[in-house]
Amino acid sequence: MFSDIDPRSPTPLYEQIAARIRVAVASGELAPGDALPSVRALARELRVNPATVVQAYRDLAIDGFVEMRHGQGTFIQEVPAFMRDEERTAQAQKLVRKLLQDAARLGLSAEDIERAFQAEAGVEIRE
Amino acid sequence: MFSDIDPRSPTPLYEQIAARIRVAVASGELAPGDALPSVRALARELRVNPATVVQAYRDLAIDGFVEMRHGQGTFIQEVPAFMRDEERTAQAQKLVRKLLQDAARLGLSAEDIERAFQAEAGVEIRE
DNA sequence: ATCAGTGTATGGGTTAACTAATACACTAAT
DNA sequence: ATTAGTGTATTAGTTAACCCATACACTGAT
Repeated sequence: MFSDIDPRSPTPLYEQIAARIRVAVASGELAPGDALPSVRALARELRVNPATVVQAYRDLAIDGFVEMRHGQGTFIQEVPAFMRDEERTAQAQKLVRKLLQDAARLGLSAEDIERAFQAEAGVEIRE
Repeated sequence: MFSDIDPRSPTPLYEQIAARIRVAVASGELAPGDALPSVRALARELRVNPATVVQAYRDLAIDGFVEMRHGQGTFIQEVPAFMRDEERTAQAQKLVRKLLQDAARLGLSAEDIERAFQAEAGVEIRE
């Protein structure tokens, strides 16, 4: 599950770990209620400091993907807890607003962005 | 021209400066042969250290957008038309990639983003 | 109560990015 | 030669990110 974690990568370890778990949740590989490896167990497996795993888990907890229960473990959250439609819409809008703002600052048109979006979205992998 | 440079932005000052000029060149807002503000002049205008402007100008010089002439100034280079398009595309793609990355981080799909984009820009995305 | 498991909190070391400060060197006009 | 403009080079301070080390606190089974 965590075989591709690479300490030499420019992207931080904790981010790699979190990203891997996000994907696992999104793809259903991890179901709500499932327990993640304990902080120490995963740290040992990856030959990494426990605090690094904590940082990954905490990020996931902040975003609502998992819940950390003191003394018990870390568990995948129920989807409805963070996936309510209105919230998704609001968050998406926030991101897009920021994008358009940045684009405007650079003098890029909405059309430029649209093309880029098509190109990127086209690269997406279907399963 | 440099009114949107923001010291509090997470993206570095020199990068903001360079990005703004890249697009200005790509869009023809700045023509080949045009002189950029001198390192000191721009630094003063932006209330920034000259070395910061230098870093921006140097990046542009490395990529062939400008030429720095010792004792004379910094000037816009001739950039082939196709390169200009590529540059605009590259900048747009950079922004969109970041957007999609943030979206994935929150568990948002490309579809969520597409909807938000349509709502904001009134532009249709086709696949 | 104890123990072995879990997450939590705090502080420190290392490194890299960013920005600044200062002195240097070239150019062109006088 | 001087001067006022230009870019260049080197060094250093500041900040933030990243990862680690260590001690703390909770939970559930014994």
